[in-house]
Amino acid sequence: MVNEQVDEPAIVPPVPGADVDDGVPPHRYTAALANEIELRWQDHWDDERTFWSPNPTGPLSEPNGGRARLQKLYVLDMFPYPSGIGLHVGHPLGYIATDIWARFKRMRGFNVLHAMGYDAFGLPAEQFAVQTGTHPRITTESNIASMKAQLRRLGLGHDQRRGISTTDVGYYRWTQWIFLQIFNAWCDPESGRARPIAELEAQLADATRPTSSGRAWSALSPLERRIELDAHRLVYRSEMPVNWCPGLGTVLANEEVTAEGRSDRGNFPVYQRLLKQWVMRITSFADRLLGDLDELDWPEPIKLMQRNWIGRSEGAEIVFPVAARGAAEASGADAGAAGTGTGTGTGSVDGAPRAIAVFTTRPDTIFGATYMVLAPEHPLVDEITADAWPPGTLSVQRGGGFAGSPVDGHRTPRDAVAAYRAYTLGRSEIDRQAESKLKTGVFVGAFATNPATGGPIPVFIADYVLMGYGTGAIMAVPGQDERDWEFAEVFGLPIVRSVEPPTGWDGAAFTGDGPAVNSGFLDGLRVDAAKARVLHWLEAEGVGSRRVTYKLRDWLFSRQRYWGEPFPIIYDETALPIGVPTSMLPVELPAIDDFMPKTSDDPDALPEPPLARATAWTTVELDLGEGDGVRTYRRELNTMPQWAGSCWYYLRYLDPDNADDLVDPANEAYWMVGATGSQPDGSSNIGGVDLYVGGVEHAVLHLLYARFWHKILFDLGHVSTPEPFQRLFNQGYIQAAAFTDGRGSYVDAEKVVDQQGQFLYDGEPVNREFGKMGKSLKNAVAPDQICRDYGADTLRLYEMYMGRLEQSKPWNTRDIVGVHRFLQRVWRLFVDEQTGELNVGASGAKAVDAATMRLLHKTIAAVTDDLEDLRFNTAIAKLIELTNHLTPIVSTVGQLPAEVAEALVLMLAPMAPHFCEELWARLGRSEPLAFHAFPVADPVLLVEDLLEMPVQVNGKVRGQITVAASQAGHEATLLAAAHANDRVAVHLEGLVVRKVIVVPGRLLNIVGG
RNA sequence: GCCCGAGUGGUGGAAUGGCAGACACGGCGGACUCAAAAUCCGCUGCCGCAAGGUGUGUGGGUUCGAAUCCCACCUCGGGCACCA
Repeated sequence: MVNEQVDEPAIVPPVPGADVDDGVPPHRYTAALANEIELRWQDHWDDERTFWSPNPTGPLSEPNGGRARLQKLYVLDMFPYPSGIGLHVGHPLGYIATDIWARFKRMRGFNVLHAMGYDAFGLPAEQFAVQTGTHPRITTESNIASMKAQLRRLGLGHDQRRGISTTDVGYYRWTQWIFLQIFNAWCDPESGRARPIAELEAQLADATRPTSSGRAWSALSPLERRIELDAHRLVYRSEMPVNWCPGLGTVLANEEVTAEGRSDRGNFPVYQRLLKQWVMRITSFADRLLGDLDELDWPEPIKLMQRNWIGRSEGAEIVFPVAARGAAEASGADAGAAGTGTGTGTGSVDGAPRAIAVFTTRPDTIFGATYMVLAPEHPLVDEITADAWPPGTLSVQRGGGFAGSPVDGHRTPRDAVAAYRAYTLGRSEIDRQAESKLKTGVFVGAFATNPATGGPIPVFIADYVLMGYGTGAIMAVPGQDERDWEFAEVFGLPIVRSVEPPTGWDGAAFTGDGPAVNSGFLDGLRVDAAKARVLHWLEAEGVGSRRVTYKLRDWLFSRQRYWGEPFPIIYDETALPIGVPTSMLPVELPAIDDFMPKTSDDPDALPEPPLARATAWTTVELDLGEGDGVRTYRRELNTMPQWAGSCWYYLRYLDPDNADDLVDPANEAYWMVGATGSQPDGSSNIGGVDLYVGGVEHAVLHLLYARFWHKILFDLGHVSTPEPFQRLFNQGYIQAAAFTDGRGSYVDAEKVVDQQGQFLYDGEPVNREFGKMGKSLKNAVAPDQICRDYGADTLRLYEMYMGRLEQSKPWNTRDIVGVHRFLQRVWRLFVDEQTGELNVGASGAKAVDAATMRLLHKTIAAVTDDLEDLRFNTAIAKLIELTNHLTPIVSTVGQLPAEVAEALVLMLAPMAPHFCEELWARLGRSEPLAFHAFPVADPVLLVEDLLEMPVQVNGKVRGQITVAASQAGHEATLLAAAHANDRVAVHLEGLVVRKVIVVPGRLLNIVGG
């Protein structure tokens, strides 16, 4: 059903008199007439280039500047994946809203940029191609074509010149260019800003910055210099534990893995594997990505989700000395079992004392740290793991506690560590989560020294400590940490409370505030004071310092898929990466026959980039122009993730054909810089897109990545605002009833009939539920079908009338007739249904009664406010009220007054543009409706002469009084009127009035007893 | 488990401290019609013949006055989930 999206509705030309037989007046606003009007105006808008918004400069500018002399407004939608299934009515909800707002703002005198592109690279497009066995470029292009047709049918006023697709070579050339900017940049720790890597090289060369080895730059070989620079780049290769998804044949970013440990796309299991992958250094920008959220006009829940994802924690890094291998045995002779041991835990056999740095947010609890835990893959583990168990080590500490391990543990710590590492790596994320309640780990046979107590504490490895966070090691304080408490119980480790729990506390770990105990010089201090004191002490002792840590990890950027942007990276014989010179861009994606990803059920399968099969492409002869002449290079075979193209498309809309630049600086500045008065309160803002509308599902993925790229471009001087999206609005979902049969499978919702509340499918009862509209629930409704049955204007109105834009609400085809009838009533006000003649009086010919004029201007004021704030549902309701007021007047007077008619058309135009263009033309107006000024309310007419006010007695409404507006706040007058009202007087009888509350114009409340 | 968001007639929803239910769907009644449809007019939270009472998930509180603010709880939706 939803695959029929390319079907154009049948156009039935209006033949006067043709409908007489079935009783429909020939000039009624029917679906057929709506379709005829809509297709005609859509052609007209294209022919007239109505929605081409001029740039200040370049090919999209106009000779005299045109509307580019006006104040700009940049309205943006989250662009769609051209998925191939076609649109359902839920998709265009946000597009209709932005179109209405853009049209409204055009009428308010702005030069509005509104365009629509396609996010066509990535897994969804590729998987559709895989399913159909067709090359992704072919399916992508045909999907875009049909989606464009579907959207055009809705009358969206986009500037068609600017609608890029991320798969256009002319577009991804610049995606690659941005990649190179990132590759050729580093983050200067002093300023926290991205700088060209050449600046780092200069600093290293003149020794204003030391090299990582401390050796002089001049003493380094060319190869060593490249390695040094590569280690600082904002995009770099790293051997790290990554999310490997054999079912998709690719690695994934943390953001693309669900809480259940499955792929966001396709729901395949994800495994942790140590692989060399490309990573973007987003963590260097964590603080700015967090801090700048405060400047943005975004929904608070979205800001909160980004804050949580970035996960800033303030605390301390503390160094615990630890014995290297050998020393444990030396002191272990009298050590006893781990946890009660008396080993010194210091010193080392090879003469170099080891130290384990931990990160903690609770340095105040250090006296309660009774053991340490390292992540299993922590690099120090091998160095400190003992050869033999200290006497008295419990079997559970020897590794007797995890699956597949001998009950009484392993013979040596090395065996136990090896077995435990194998165990943790062998499990998928799903297994890990399922078992997360059970603490596992092994003792490494070594002891560290608690710098506060000076006592030895045993060192464990356990998978509840993550290598990727903090330092990959913790001091365990079971008394104040629930996880540490659980672990201590399993492993028989001592628990020392260092914060006094409240009296009557019967819980385990106490994480709240309280006085320090068993903590030496901290005793008696509350948590905050104890933290301050211990930090001071740690810094004085040189064993710790303040530290801020983030949950955010660097962004895994490479994918082993075909349908993505190739990296503009080549390798020479050193196997170190070299950026392709920007003059040699684009690096085109080679056409290959077998683009299928190598997928597998086997978690041990290795990623195989499909581009490796493009054998003619994988090596290339190039002269990089650096004096080396033509040489042979190997190409990078990974492609970029889905998110790359969507990180900057809003910039390309600004200057889509620019071959010399990402975007012309003048055009960029015009559209992006925050204009004075652009905020609702009239102030200026930090700039960026003025309104960005999209679903909440991109809260941390797209929106975080795009902000990250934008900040790099800002630092490097390519854009002029620190943030891309000034104002964000999340539209709700359209939900729809879905029906399940007796076996629990979904049935086609379209074929379900409602018989007195009983839902039947094929005569069998089915259960109703509500969910997101889509193919899987078999409840999708195609916009084409609604356009055919009612017209696009009716669909637009209905989607906006359903409720608030930000709320999710259920689709109900039955309700559409309401707004359709509204349009019919408006049409009938203007056009005689029998003759087709215009029914509007000449301007000024008919006097408009005072009540109508007041209602008209109240409506103008209210609709203006509603449209401004995206409250389209109530704006439409007010236009319906105005129409309902006019209907009986017109049927008695016979004609609609011209000034009312024009105002009504103009107010409705943003919502029902084709309908209003048609009426506007029939009113004899030839100037374009799209740029006609929106009506302005006359303040004089907003003031009522007489006011109806409710009268309350003891808070209950007892009657209504009518008073002159000038008297609306005058207590004595109001009271007199209240007493004169019979219904109120009854309740005032015998009442001793204690208090009178007057809300001028709103209410009178008489309180007494 | 923690953090957000939302609970209002038969239905979608309005009202963000001041007349609860705007507007629409559905329902009921009337006009027009031979009739039906369409259209137009009226009624429609619940209880009650009425006067009146009652009512915004539940229970409490603040206030002259609470759907709206505060506290506790319940239900649904979303996010995060061993992040030290």
